[in-house]
Amino acid sequence: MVLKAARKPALGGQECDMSGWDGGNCPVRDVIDRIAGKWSTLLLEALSRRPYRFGELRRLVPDISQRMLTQTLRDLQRDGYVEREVFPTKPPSVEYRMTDLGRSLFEPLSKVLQWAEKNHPSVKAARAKYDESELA
Amino acid sequence: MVLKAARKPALGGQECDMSGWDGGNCPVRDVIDRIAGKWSTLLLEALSRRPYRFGELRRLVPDISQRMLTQTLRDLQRDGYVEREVFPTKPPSVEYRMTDLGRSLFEPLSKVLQWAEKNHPSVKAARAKYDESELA
DNA sequence: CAGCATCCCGAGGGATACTG
DNA sequence: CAGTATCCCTCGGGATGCTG
Repeated sequence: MVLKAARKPALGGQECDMSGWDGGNCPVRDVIDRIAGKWSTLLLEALSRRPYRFGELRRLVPDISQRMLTQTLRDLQRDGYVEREVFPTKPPSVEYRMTDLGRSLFEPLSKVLQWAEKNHPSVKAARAKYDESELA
Repeated sequence: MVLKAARKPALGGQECDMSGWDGGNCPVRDVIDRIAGKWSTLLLEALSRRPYRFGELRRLVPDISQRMLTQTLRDLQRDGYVEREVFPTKPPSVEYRMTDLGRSLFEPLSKVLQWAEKNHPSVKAARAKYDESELA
């Protein structure tokens, strides 16, 4: 199997300093790199509201492939942010719910997302200004 | 030139819903994707302390290549988080300093980094538990 | 010193088809 | 319904060498 491999750092990743944040092997990026994935924040945001089933999440985030949905959910589960519960119905249904750890992460994380939403215009303006002055 | 292209979304990226966060083209990920780069947070953290020169940043983050240092700084500058000032000395020196926008971003962002540092043990524990139960 | 240019690789991730 | 299994390709990013 290939998909199963809930991505581990592959190798390396020993460095990182964070200039006084901590003393070794950068725990910060070890955590950040996971939630920095393309879909992680979207799913965390959704699951912060209420539990969802697999298919519901697909419909909520229409642009995600089921491959990435499965993989991202497994990664989030592996890091302890999300719990998976299987209901032995026929056909089976699976529910994903956020854990306490997930909530405690999402609290500061949501602040960043709100910042992004609010300040998007400023960022776009900065980009436009930069690009303009660059094509001189 | 190839490096110059301060990365624009390439194309696509039209989707995103954020389930009620906003109405289109996902401004959230447009912002997040940038600061989710491998080195962005490290550099923002450094520059949140004080301005630095290029070489100083290299020494602060020894594992970054100058290619990535240049590119990440340009991206951060383009999005308005960082200012670049060139001193016409010989040889030239360049100083990077965080802008007000950068600081306002780093405020919530630093909370997430602190969370990551603090809760790294919990995450590692969750991973160990998951991996153990998986190789059954 | 502070970059730019080139070559190159691997992981992240998309599309599609199949299954219990 | 909730996944697995493959194929495939883009692009983030490392290594190296050259310049004003």
